[in-house]
Amino acid sequence: MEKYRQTKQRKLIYQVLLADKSHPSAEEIYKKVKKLKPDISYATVYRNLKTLKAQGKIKELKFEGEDFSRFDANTKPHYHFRCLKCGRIYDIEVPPLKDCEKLVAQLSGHDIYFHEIFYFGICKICKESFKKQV
Amino acid sequence: MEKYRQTKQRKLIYQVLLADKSHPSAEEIYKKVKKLKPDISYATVYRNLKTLKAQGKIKELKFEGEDFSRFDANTKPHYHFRCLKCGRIYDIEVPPLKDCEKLVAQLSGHDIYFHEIFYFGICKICKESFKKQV
DNA sequence: ATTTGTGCAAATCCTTTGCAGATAA
DNA sequence: TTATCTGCAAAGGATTTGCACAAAT
Repeated sequence: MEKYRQTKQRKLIYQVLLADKSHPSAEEIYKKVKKLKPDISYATVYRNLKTLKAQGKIKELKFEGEDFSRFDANTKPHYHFRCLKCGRIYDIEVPPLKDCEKLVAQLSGHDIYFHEIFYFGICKICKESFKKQV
Repeated sequence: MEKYRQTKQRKLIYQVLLADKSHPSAEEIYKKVKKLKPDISYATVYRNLKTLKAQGKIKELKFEGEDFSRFDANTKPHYHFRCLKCGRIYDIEVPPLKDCEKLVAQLSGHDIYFHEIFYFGICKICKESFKKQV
């Protein structure tokens, strides 16, 4: 009857993801968890990422040009920024644009439930490292 | 010296994509082109989609929950809507929110070059078919 | 003539699945 | 006790690549 169990593997995967704000891939998560529990398998990581997602505890992100998913344990509504140079993904915490949903609903005729925004550009760190090198 | 050639296959793929506003996958494009040129291969479709993208003639889109890419020959800046019921992708033509880039740049410290928005909800068609069925 | 593109089949990458044993509740 | 979860290895689906030949410039 109880749908989800608290296994060591699931807890570890979730904790790793809570601590890692870099939007890691399944492979990166696997490698981190493997240091803490060396007998864990990829299958378990993938299955638990699905389970955690079904529980609403994490989100899955796909970026164009990458053929894998990234995961995010930040459940507060937020946007994302991706650096075109280094590929890092950053959370963007700005007040969500709820009004633009109304406009889009009116213009398109669809019912809008939520939206996502991805910003692209050059990140802080890459700007800094460019300055230093000049 | 001349980088890109005008092959029959490339032209067909591009024309199919120009005519199909549904954001088709590589497979869907392959099937449509195959009707016009039955000896085309998947490899050619994938290679040309990459080439057309490199030329800036088409865009690639990834949606969470789908393990394949979709393609779009609409080069005007626009957003996207995805129906949570039927999965259809619609173009959303609204004035781009350039001001929000400035705000995000200020708050985050990154340089913003462009952004994308994905809206999610229930589309016109699904709303209609729900009404009819009641 | 020479470079770029093609079809085919095999390979690759990420992710999922079947199964038998292990573990949480 | 029994439903859920695990590790392993094999399978799966989307995309890429090596190769020899074909086509574009």
